[in-house]
Amino acid sequence: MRDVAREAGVSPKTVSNVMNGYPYIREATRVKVLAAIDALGYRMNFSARNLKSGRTGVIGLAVPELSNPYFAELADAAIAAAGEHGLTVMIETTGADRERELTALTRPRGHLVDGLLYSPLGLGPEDVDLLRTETPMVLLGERIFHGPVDHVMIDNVAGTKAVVRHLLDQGRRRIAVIGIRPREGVGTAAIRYGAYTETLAEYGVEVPEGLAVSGGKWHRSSGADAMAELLATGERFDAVFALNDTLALGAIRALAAHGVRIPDDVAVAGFDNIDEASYSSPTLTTVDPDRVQIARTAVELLVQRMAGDDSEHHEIVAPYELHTRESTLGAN
Amino acid sequence: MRDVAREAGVSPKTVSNVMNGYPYIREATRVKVLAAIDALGYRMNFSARNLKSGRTGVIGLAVPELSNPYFAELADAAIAAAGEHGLTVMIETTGADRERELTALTRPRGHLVDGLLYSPLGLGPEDVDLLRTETPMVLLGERIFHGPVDHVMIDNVAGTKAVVRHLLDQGRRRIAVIGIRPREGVGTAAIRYGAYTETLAEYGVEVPEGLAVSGGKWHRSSGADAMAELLATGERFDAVFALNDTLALGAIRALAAHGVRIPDDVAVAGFDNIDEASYSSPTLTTVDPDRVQIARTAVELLVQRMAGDDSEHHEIVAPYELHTRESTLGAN
DNA sequence: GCACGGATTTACATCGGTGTACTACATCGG
DNA sequence: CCGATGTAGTACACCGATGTAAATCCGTGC
Repeated sequence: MRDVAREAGVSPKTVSNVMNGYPYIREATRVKVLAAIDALGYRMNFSARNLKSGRTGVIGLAVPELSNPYFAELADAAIAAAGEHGLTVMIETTGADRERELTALTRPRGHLVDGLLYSPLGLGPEDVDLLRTETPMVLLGERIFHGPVDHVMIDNVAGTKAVVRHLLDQGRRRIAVIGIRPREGVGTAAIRYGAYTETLAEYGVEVPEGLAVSGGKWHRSSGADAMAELLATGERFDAVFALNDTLALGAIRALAAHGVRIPDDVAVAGFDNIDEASYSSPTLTTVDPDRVQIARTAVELLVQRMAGDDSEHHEIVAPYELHTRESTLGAN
Repeated sequence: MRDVAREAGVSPKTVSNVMNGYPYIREATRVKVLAAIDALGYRMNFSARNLKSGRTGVIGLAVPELSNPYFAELADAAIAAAGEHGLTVMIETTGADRERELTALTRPRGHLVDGLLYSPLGLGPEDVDLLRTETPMVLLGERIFHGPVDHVMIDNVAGTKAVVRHLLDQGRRRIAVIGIRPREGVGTAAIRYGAYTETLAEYGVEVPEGLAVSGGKWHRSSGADAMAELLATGERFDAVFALNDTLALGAIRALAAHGVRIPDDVAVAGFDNIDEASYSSPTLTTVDPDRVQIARTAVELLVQRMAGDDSEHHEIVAPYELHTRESTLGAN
């Protein structure tokens, strides 16, 4: 910057002012400075600016893994939303590992990020105190608990109810669930499973025994494994509600391999509406939590916090939409 | 850090030395310092360190978009590989847009990254000079050209030939291609299409007319559209080679919707071996370019360059593997 | 011709670490 | 007992930008 200043015949501070859009600069000066910047190919050193200003222009996004299309699509949306505010996103993958989630939380990249979009899977109410970080943060995903922190939530309960009602309305009564986490009382799995049982109750349908299967890491493979396991038990069922789309797609695979017809014998529904759900065979009925909206809202909240907003913490529930497709409706 | 130093009764530089693992430190001193760090909850300010040292410990990864599972899985692999070297990855999405690819290249985040893993789609030989950046860089993907830069390449030619040979060996002769970019002489599409025609020639098969369809952004939707278009022409074909997996999956969808049986009537093959290819119906025959290996190799090259290695530029071709599945083989 | 207020520009200290150079003490071989 | 060598720790300048406050311009009004 010194060099640019010399080249333009002004002080370094003036160069700084030009770069930051400070208003009181004579047009002639601005042009001189810009010319010098161009001539020397000067690029500002962000580390130096950050050191002085305390801001980096980078926000973190902590998600389990990008291999999961839901998070990949969410990341794309977050990057776009952040870009609208001139922010860059630094993605941190936690592998859904509790340790690494805590690390991401307590050591936010050594002041390298101004704020954090945080999508934890393994945290529970016992960790609520850890969320009182000094770096602004917005939680994405489920309502784990009422914390001292902003929260943009998927409407898990309403979304789940909508999809389960849809299955019931199709006449299905023995609806299997895959992807539960038996020993967890909080988290996505527990919330969606809870909403499922509630919906059955609304319809006066008993929760069928032996039709809830756990599903590991919510990958396609765990969905296929869970379904194979369920088929092996010999239990009857006429529908499957998979707690997310990748599980559902794995389950569809296993059902097809077993000669089960979808939806004639068994209807399948998922949750997330990943792009793939519109192109699988059969296409997948699922709940769309509107990633774009979630990302945009979350970034806006975060920007406010980073600007020093100190108001009461928000809990925003994003809208959802049920997409009914072949896997529950039959071919066209 | 000053505070920590005071708390521990040592100089700031000693604290710095402890944090950086400088060897000549008495155990007692180290313990004192660590205790002080812990007591004060001190976190180092990376910006300050970076300013002085010129290194950030962050490498950039520029890819078109994470919604494309290939790049999402590549990003996961890159993050893991970088982690092994104590590096963090900052992902930049370019949307396969030439302008944004150039921006990512010429303004590498204002010194915020020490190096760049760069996976361009829209660049050609005319841009070769731009690759002479001062920040170390490793190119991922195709051999666009012999540039002044390290390069980890997918073995597009051999991979394509393997999959096309496989189709030919199954007795297919009228093999359609979707995803070409008619006016591009370089880039993935051109390379794979070229290898396709070469393979046909090897088998003495003429390149069929009217069976090569362009495919927009290589999304599922463009694959479905391209296939619908092809079906509408009424041309006969007994196989489809999609230039990547998402195109193939979209095409499968369109074929199924049209009542075409796979692979009985038409065999389908793709390229990338995304996770989804093992779980689609039917499962998809495809070429696996081994993302993990590519990411690991690329990061290692980059680390060497960042360490100041000045040797001749490497061009490494990653191994590939053909996975034959139901879409070309028939149900088990 | 001069005081005055807004427009422009600048000097200087400072953000928080680290490289360099230097001091101090202990150990060791001759 | 001395200089050489190795281990521990420190002082200080400096990386490159920006906040602050002060200086310099310049057109007005009287």
